[in-house]
Amino acid sequence: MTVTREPVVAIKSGINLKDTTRRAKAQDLIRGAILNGYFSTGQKLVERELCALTGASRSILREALVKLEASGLIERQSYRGYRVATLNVQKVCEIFELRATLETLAAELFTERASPEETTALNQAYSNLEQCLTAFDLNRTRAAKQQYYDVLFNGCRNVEIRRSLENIIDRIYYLRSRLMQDPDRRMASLEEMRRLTEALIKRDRIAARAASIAHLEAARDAVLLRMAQDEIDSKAKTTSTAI
Amino acid sequence: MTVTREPVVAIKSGINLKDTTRRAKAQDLIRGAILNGYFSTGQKLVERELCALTGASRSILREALVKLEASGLIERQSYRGYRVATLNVQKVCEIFELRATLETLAAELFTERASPEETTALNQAYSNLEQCLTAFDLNRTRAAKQQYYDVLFNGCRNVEIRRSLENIIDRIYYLRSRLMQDPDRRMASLEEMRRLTEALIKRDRIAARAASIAHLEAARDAVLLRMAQDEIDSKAKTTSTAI
DNA sequence: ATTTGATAGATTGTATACAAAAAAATAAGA
DNA sequence: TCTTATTTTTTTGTATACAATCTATCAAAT
Repeated sequence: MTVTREPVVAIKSGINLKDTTRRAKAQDLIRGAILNGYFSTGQKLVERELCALTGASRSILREALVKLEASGLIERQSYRGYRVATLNVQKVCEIFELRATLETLAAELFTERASPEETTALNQAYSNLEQCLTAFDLNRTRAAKQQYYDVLFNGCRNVEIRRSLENIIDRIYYLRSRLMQDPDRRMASLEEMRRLTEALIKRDRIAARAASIAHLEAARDAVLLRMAQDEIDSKAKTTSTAI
Repeated sequence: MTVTREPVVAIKSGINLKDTTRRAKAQDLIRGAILNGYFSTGQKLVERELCALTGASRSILREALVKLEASGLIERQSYRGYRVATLNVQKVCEIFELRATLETLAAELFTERASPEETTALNQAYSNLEQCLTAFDLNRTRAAKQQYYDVLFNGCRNVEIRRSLENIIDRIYYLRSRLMQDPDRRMASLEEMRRLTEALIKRDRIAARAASIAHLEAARDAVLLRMAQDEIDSKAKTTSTAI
């Protein structure tokens, strides 16, 4: 009679460390399923199916969906349920405009507020990232990048900036994971981050600002290029303009 | 004789469907109760009591709470429920730092992207705001301010900026409602916004940036001053350092 | 053939019941 | 009286049942 509910989709993305409730787990599972492409963009998310997938009951699941909606990863319509948010060129530009502003602000503040320990930690985080990237270890790269940004956002002494970014960060990850497939872009990205790190450690606000903006504009352009290519590739069969 | 039914199609495919669910109402009620001081900062929010207050069931209520948590107005601890978030000096500074960045970005973009109609709409919105303020009509003032910012954020052609601000806007309102009690601050604020509006209409990006930053720094300082006064006033009885 | 309307099925919105954890109250011991 | 262990109550976390709304299907009418 007792039926054990076990998640079908096994995807880990460690952000919720303290919250061990099923809601947090369901949220992470759905989030991961979207990010790694198990759900395609624009796809309808039926609650009952998500229940089966995550092992959670509907009440729990719905709370998780509300949270995901707040991060913009999914969109809701009254009595019509949720869909995975779609990303067109316009939206990508907007997201990068916002991201560039927030990350650049964080970088500038870091040069003025970070402790000496934090600058060395940043340097170590960069070295680690460099190793992961040159070793082609994409899984560890993701963790390393996370760690780098952790140091950065702690050093800027403003929790709200990170909070704000967290509400778009899922969509950024989504874009980034597709980008990191490209070796050329990986190496270019690394070089950009090297310049940023250098400026941050030297506490050169102007240079840090410039490096941050340059990095994010390059990333944006790479995403847009990739989107254009994807569209050309898929044009033979479908006419979808959004990823 | 084909009959055009384009309007119907346009309405049906439109995205803007007003959310009239009980969840949205409960969310608004609780939000309002916090903003107007019915719940004090740091106060524990017991779900059953909120159910009685809003008339919603617990499942609905909890979904509303998840949404409010995303905006930072309330905070959650596992198995310990929600509390109204507290605001100390540090937090206020962080919020204003973020708000200044986002609003200033919006203002700068407005000067480059807004349509002629939008600049005139902004002018009208300002005039309206001026009337409300000089007439001491605080309720209408709030709506007028909302309208002003609606025009601004539409004109900057970046939905994500507004989305991001919405996640801290409740706490901004909370601060603002306390500030607007002070007639001096009201008038100073109006003058700052006049300068901003002027710069926006002239599409002077530099001036708009300066006006936006000046406005927000003044607002921040007024909040901090008010907090310091409140603390002195309440020091006779308690030793709380947060509002 | 297209449109209209009604019906049935599926899906979301809502309410309630049960389980697990935390907080409060009580009892026992020094 | 104070501290601590135990129990009781309260509160949150979770599961499920019911109601309102939407969607798909199909028959009838123009």
